[in-house]
Amino acid sequence: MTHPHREPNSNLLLKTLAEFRYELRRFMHFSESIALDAGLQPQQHQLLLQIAGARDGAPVTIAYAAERLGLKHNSTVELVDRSEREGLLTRTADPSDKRRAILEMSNKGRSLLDRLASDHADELKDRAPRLIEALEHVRSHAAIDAGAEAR
Amino acid sequence: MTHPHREPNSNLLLKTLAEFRYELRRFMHFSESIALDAGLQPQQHQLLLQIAGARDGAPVTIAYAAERLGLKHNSTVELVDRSEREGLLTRTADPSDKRRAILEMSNKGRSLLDRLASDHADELKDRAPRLIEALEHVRSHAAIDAGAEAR
DNA sequence: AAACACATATCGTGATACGATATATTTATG
DNA sequence: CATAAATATATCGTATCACGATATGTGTTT
Repeated sequence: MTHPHREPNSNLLLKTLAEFRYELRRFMHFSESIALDAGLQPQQHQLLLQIAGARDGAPVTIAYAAERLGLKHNSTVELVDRSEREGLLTRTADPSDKRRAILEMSNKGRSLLDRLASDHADELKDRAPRLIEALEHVRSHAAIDAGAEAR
Repeated sequence: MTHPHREPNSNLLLKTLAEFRYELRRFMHFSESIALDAGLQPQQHQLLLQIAGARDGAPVTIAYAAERLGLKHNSTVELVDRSEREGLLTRTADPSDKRRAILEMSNKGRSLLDRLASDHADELKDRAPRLIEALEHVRSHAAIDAGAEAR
């Protein structure tokens, strides 16, 4: 019942998923490479991006950054430690709640990030179509598959 | 020239990039979580997916897997070591070129992967729209920004 | 047959994310 | 208002994993 002959449907889904992940990896690899070339660890780049991309006026705390990066609090503390040590950002205790640490980008961080953002924009102009196409494929096969397998 | 007042355009790009990466992280986190729940390291899952998703008949070698996963050869060898040890796949020397190792999924690997693929399909039915939207946003801002900054 | 190229394998190292735990501050409760 | 509970960040030891450098085995070229 699960294996009619050679499960061509399931294979199609696996192929589209594999292709999607491959495209994702390629994008990630590009992103990590240019971050490293700019002198940033990829995670530092992501941290700066989430600081810069926060809603206007919203204070960026360790907990906020952790949630946006999908990290545990302590891992984020360590990432912030390294980034602060390298002058990419500042950490100041929130006056209204001294438990909190507010993270703000330094000029150095800002200028590194700006350049990376611009490069990402260029690259995504090329890459987005393939990513979107891969996603659409997965989506359509997902629908077929979910219907067929009854979950 | 680079900082008119508070560079609202650049901020918009940074926000869309941040949002895109956040959506990506969420998807990755989902994927990694269910892989671990199924008893697979996330990278083992990716390896199995690339084996299963290869063009029909195309032999999957270490080098092929490395390219698809964005890893160095030696890292891939280690990943394959672990996966083979756990019975997820088999490695056999290619008879026609004994330098090559051909990777094939075991039944155990196949059934774990099938289940994960189905779960990914379900999840992506929900998540793809937001990912695509984030990508489209980046793309449109990318165009604006690339035009404005002259690169 | 020797030299070279190619594919995989081995080994030592370093970076980083984590769990468990500790400290500081704020909020809730009697 | 004092003490307990909750919240936010920080510290420390550990494990994993990807890597560079190097080695081995196989194929190709001359």
